[in-house]
Amino acid sequence: MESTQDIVKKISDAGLKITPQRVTVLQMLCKLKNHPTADELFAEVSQILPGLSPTTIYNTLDTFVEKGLIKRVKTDADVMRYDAITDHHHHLYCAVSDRMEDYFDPELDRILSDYFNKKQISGFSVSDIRLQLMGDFNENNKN
Amino acid sequence: MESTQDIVKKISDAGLKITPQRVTVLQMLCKLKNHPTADELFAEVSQILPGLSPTTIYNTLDTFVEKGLIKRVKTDADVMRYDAITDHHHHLYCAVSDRMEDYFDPELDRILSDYFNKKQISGFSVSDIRLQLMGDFNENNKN
DNA sequence: AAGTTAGTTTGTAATATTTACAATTTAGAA
DNA sequence: TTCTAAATTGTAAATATTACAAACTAACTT
Repeated sequence: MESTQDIVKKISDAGLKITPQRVTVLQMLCKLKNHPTADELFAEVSQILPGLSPTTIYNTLDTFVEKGLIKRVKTDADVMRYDAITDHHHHLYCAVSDRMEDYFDPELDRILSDYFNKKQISGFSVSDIRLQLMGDFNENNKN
Repeated sequence: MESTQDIVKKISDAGLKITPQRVTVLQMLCKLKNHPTADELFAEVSQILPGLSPTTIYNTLDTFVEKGLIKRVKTDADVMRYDAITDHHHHLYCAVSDRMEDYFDPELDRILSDYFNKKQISGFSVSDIRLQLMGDFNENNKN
């Protein structure tokens, strides 16, 4: 769990001013594990900060992405989603339920980076490897 | 290169009626290597079929995806893209130029499927493995 | 502590993308 | 050729996102 102080430090370290909007958005993004959309974040953060403008959500998310505090994620299904976890990880995704979860696998990461260190792709230099594992969540794993 | 007859057969085999719109859309999608958006396809196909409705593009693409003739692709940047290549492949993607290319690597596919055959993810059953290789296209590889 | 200013938020409006739906047309079977 | 289900069209609406100017505020300076 990230304390408010950690959140504040992150934003500050990125060279951004500390505002209630930014702190709350980042905190919410860390708390919600379901890769929320801008709209979902707007709904959640609005409860804490009434009068929040949707534009602020978009601005804030864009700024955070730019500074590397969060990541954009897209599925094949719908709108943009956001992810506060910037540690290297992959995604499990079920197209039927449109549900997405994080997947960490250092062993796999090692295999992949070894592989692409050996194998050069002509005309392209790889900086990041992202997997999307398509499939089904078994019914007994609803968060 | 896919002949018109191949295209027609594909559509027909999917249990769909043959229409100029469908044939032209699928043909264009096979021809364009840049994972076009619905909008780009509308522009291209309109030149061949004036009077085409944007709605038809969306309908047609949805139907094709449903029947497995094409795939949806999303990058972290913008709108939905479409891909006529349904053979198993991955994507090279540069966020700066928003350029995307296909990447085929059977050796890698073997490694990955071996890996996930051994390693079970609890609560999730994998049906497809998609990689997005982020990075930069070297300047001398513009199609 | 108050003043200053660049950076941030807000609200409105515009744009872009996608979907809904009813009317018209057409492919392909009978 | 006729018929019917399926496909296409066009309009309009819903949704997602961006532009932009005005108002506000964090945090630096004095």
